[in-house]
This record gives sequence, C-alpha cells and structure tokens, in this order.
Amino acid sequence: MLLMMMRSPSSTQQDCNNNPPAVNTGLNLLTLNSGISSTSASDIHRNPNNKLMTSLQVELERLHEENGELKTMLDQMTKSYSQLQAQLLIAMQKQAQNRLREPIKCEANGMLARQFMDPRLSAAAAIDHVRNPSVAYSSGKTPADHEAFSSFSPSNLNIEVMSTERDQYKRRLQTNINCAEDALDRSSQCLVSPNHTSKSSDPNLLDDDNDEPKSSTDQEQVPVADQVPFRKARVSVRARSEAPMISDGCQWRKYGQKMAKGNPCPRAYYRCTMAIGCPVRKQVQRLAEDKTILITTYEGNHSHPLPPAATAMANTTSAAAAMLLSGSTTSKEALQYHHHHHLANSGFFSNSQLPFFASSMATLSASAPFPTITLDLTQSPMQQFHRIPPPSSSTFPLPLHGYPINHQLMGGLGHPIPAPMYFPPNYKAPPPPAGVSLGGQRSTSTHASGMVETVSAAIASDPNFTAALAAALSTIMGAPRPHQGHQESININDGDIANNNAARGVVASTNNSPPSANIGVPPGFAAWIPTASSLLHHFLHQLIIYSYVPLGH
DNA sequence: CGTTTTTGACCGGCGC
DNA sequence: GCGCCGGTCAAAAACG
Repeated sequence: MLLMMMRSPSSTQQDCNNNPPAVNTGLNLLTLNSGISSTSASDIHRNPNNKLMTSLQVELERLHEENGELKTMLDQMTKSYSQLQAQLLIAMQKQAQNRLREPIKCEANGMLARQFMDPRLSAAAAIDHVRNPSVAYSSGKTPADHEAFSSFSPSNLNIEVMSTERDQYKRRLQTNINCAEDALDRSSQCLVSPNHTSKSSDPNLLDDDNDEPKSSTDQEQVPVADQVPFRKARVSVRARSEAPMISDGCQWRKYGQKMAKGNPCPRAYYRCTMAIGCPVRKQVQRLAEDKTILITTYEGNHSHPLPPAATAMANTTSAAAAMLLSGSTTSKEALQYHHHHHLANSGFFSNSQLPFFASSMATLSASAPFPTITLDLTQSPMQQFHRIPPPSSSTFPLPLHGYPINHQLMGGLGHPIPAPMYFPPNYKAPPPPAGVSLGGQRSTSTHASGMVETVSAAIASDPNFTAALAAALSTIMGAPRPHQGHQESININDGDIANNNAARGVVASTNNSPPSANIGVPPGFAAWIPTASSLLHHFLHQLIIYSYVPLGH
C-alpha cells in the first residue's frame, strides 16, 4: 500500500479523499504524499540533485516511521480478528459438545467459576493454542500467517454459531447464572463483535460508542458478541512513589479528581491522550494507611500503537485482565494460592537457579463491581512471605528480579523493587552483574522466562489450582472429563515460550501467529489444561517483563 | 493561543 | 423517593 502511494501520489490522494477518514493512517499518508508532490516541482529545476535528494530522504524517513505505525496498527487489527475467529471456533465446539453433555451445574459454594469466564478470551486462548505453538510472545507476523489464517474462514460458520450462542445465552439466563451481565464493557478488551470487524478495520472502533448495534438487523444478526456479557477487568498496581503519578510510558490527561470515601487523599482520574478516543483510563490514589504507596488502576485496552516504554506495561495489564476475565484463576473462594504451600512443595526457593529477587504479589479480587488484579510492588520478600491473603482474593507470589533497585518505584524507601528496564517481550534477562549480593541466595544466571516456568509450575502444581482450573474449563467445554493429571498436562520446562508446545501462548494481548497443522481442537478436557496454564504462564511472564519497564518520559 | 489542570455540577447505580 | 457514592463532564483557570 505504501509503495503504491509513493509511486502514484495523485491517485493515492484521490483515494484517500474518496474514503472517509476512518483510518488514521489514511490521513497520515495523505499528508505525506502532499508533501512529496509540493516539494518536487520547483526544487528539481533549481537544484535537481541536492534538494531533491534531501527531500526524498526526509520523506523516506517519515515513510519508515509511518510504516512502522501502520504495521503496529495492522497487528492490532489482526489480533482482534484472530480473537473473533477464535470465538467462532469455540462456539462451534461448544455446540458440538453441548449436544452430548448435560447442562452445567453450579458449584457448591454458589460462586460459579464461570462468573469470571469470558468465552471469547478463552476461545482466543484455545485457538491460539491450536494454531500456533509459538504465539505466546510473538507479535510479529508473516504474510504466510495471514494467508493461512484466512483459510480459517468464519463465513461458513456464522449461522450455526450464532444460534448456538443464543441458545447458550438463554440457557445461562434460565439457570440463573450470575455471569456478570451487569458489567458489560466491550471496549475494555480488544474484542469486537463480528459485524464490527467485517465492516471496518479501524481499531478505534473498539470504543464504547461503536459497540451499540446500528440497527435491528444488526441486532438480529449479531446477538452473540453484543449480548454475551463481558466483564470489565481492572489492573491495579501498588508502588511506593513520592511522585504524584508513576510514569508508565503513556500520555495521560487528568479529567477529574474526587475525594474517595475513607481516604483523605483525593483520587485522580486520567484518560489516555495518545490517540483520540482511546478508551484506556486510570485512577491514581494514595493509600490511606500509607501515603507513600501509590495505587494506579488501569482499565481498558489502548486503541493505538504504544511506545516501547508503554508496551510492556500495556501487555501486562492486558494479560492480567485477560487472565482474570478468562477465569484461569477462577473465583475468590474457589482458589486461594497460599504461597507458603507453593514454596514448600514446589521448590520455589530451593531452586538453585533462583537468584535473589524481590517478590511481588498479584492479588485477584472478585469484589464488585469489577474484577481487579492488584500487583503489589511495595512489599519486601519477607513481608510477603508472611502475608496472609485477604479472604476475598486470590494471591500468589510473583518473583521479580531484584537488581538493580528501582528507585522510582520505591521512592527511596528501601524496598527492593525490580529495576525498570525495558526489554522486548521475548527478552531473556541477563545474568546478574558480578558482585550483586543475593542475600544469602545462590547467585546464578537466571532468565526471566525461567522464573516464569518455576512460578507457573509452582502454581499449577497446586491441586487447588488444578481443581479450580478444571472447574473453570469445564464450564467452557460444557462438561468436565477426568483429566490426565496436571503434571503431565502442564509442561512448562522450557524457558523459550515460543518453543513450548505444551503451554502455548494464549493471551489476548499477543496472539498473532501462523496456524499450526492441527487446526482441530481435541475435544478432550486435558487438552485445555495447557491452554489455561499458558494463560497463567504468559501473565507471569508479562509481570516480570513489567518489572523492567522504564519509568519516565 | 493551544493544551492541560482544576473544580463544581451532573449522572447513574445502589442501598435504605 | 432519597441520599450516598463513584465516575464523568465541561467551563474556567492555569500553564507553557
């Protein structure tokens, strides 16, 4: 597309004018090409070599930059598209299995694991699991990806899927399942209804305003995505900071401030201003008990390309939200990770490959109105070691590399918080620098991904986790089957996630990939365990990556 | 002068 | 219905 515009500026400009400026890149290219045509006419005659070359070089540089932006936007659009197709696939599988199985029964405690299920996210995980083993942290795609993926056409599935989803929704209502219908927010995740995707590729259509059905016809034809409930997830980050706001790589504009009940410190509301219509918002408030702790709560997914500094953060929050919504960690009562148990039983500390690290805690809160995952970066390892998870949340330890100290996050208060350094998602942490005190732990070179494996294995090896996972997945699949044992199913032993065939990447935030040969998903329940496990796996990986995000801009 | 922040008003959800 | 509360809006002020 860019080449065409370069070769034929006039026709391109006309094309851009003919089309409504739904896509931002169209406007950018229009400006770019206008610049080319305006500078070339007179300058060629005056100074045919120098000026022309200079202007061409400048324009070429701009072209490269915008090309990169276009690629990013295309990635996002492709991501949404793949998620939609995943949704279709899982709906078809559901239909096939629902015909063979009995209706879903509620759990004994009344809290359905399904409460935090978003079938679309799980479906995205599932299809990614099937499509590509190397999907987890790869945002790059090849033309072969799209070509192969395009063969996975949903067009012939639409009618059947929609009827299935409708029936499923009715059944859900009839069984009085509290499925969080009251907390719809389709904009908070990069998922759109099929009609949206088919009509436009503009990522801005993920906004709230575009979620409403345009007509009764649309409502009839697309009842699935518009009616299936969608939980709004939040990701909260606790960090010690004297600054009024922790810089996370994005640009924010304050649009409100309120005094929250029970807290003398006001709560500030920020909106992302990196793109018009970006739905992402965040709240910043100091903890009432400890005013040195800053609580930043993120909500929504960005509808625009992010700077490198913000990418990891966004991936983290997105992955956390996706994980929360996907139900991989299930409900508050159903699953509590007592990390003492993990530490004792999984060799969490005894692993000789683990260096000194600052531990962080991720707390999954099921409290209304929104499920929230809290990343606590304020506590020292020992504090967390003795910390008791709140009864309404699920907590598990998150090891974060402890060198060097993040003074921005810590606010100079002496708690070892991971250093803010940005690395690409598939980055492997370098070995600790020589001379770094490991606090009594053995000093070895450790990769972040290796730590992910350890923690993931620790969590996944918990029988409670597996049981809850089985319950959660069973709600997706329709009915549980006796799985083949989590240890066999969860094969997390390779630091390179892309090569891990057992735990294949599956989070909504990063999932564009070429499909694998085995398109069909095995209907067995055991096949789904690695998928959910990889969600957890990915989440942990992202959390560790987040510990390297640079602060400040 | 354009952008950002401030701040009171407004709105919707929820409980009583 | 009323009040409380969280969240958002928007006009005015402040800022660069």
